[in-house]
Amino acid sequence: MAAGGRQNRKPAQNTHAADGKSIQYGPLEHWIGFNLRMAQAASFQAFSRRSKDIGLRPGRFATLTLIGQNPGISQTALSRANGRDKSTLTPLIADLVRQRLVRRVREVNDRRSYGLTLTPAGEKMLAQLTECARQHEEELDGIVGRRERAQFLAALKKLADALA
Amino acid sequence: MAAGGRQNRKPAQNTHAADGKSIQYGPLEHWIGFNLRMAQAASFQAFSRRSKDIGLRPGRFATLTLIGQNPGISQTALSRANGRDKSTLTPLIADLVRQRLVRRVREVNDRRSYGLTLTPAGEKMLAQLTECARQHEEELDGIVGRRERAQFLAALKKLADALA
DNA sequence: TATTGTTATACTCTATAACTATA
DNA sequence: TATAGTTATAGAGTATAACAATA
Repeated sequence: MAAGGRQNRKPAQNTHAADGKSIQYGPLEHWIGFNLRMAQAASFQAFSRRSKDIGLRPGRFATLTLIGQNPGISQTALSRANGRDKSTLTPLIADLVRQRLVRRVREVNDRRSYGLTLTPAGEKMLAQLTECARQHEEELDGIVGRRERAQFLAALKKLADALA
Repeated sequence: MAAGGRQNRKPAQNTHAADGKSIQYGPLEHWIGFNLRMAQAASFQAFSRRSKDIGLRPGRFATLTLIGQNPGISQTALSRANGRDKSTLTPLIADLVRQRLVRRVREVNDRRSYGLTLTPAGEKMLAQLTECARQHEEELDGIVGRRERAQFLAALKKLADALA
């Protein structure tokens, strides 16, 4: 992992202040928005810990999956699928290509664009990360409760969808 | 809002690729971790849109709330409550002080630390942001469904707690 | 020695705008 | 003119390490 970093500690909902009084969260405590942020950060950190030996940042995982699932996808289509500007993809893809995980091929029909595919090494890396994610998901399932899982997932999807 | 920015578009779960084929998300689609990220990003963006006229970045909101709820809190205690390093608080607090929203007072008992409190302008700003957040929460409640709300919130808290 | 807060530095992620090469 | 991708530039957010003042 690079020098700077990603090792956030736990977001501590109820740490005691230095003076011994417990911290008051006020309305934050009861808000979906705030707790969504806390849960997301905690999940991301847990996944980072789990995947840190693989040698690819967790942020690359979604990109690799999307290329794997959509072979030949263009950078613009990929950036749309991610909800990011296309310019943010240039260095990211360059990095994946440099690591020989992704191949870029000029489209014959439209020579402005590139088709992206995984190399065998990319497939292998994706498989490793996917296994990691599967284990991570099992952990999350255990926390949320397998019976509540479907409803929880549905709520998350409704939020992402409706707030578009 | 500053130049760089925060205006992410919607994370588009099912945008069509340029070539007309729909994007495949593969296993991402069914994973809590991924959907947590999407929902959090969407919620954050929606709150940003709602609060952008107030003149304080949404990231300052939690800080302001924590100071308001814990008058006299030290920077170190605040950074722990936030789950961030204390060094990240220095420029943030400096900014809030410069805007006359927060007051810093040397502790008499321990002259290494400062006690943080809101100024009247800070209280007013916090009240505006809180009202904004209340409306935002109503929107989220409407999406999640008022009956499912408690269970959803409980699941988020369990995640943040358990992954500490 | 230990802790509070600051400074210096660096890295990630993201954006906008202007550019090129194609279409 | 319009689109795909690149480059230049910028800003927010975060971290670590070394430091000064104080305990």
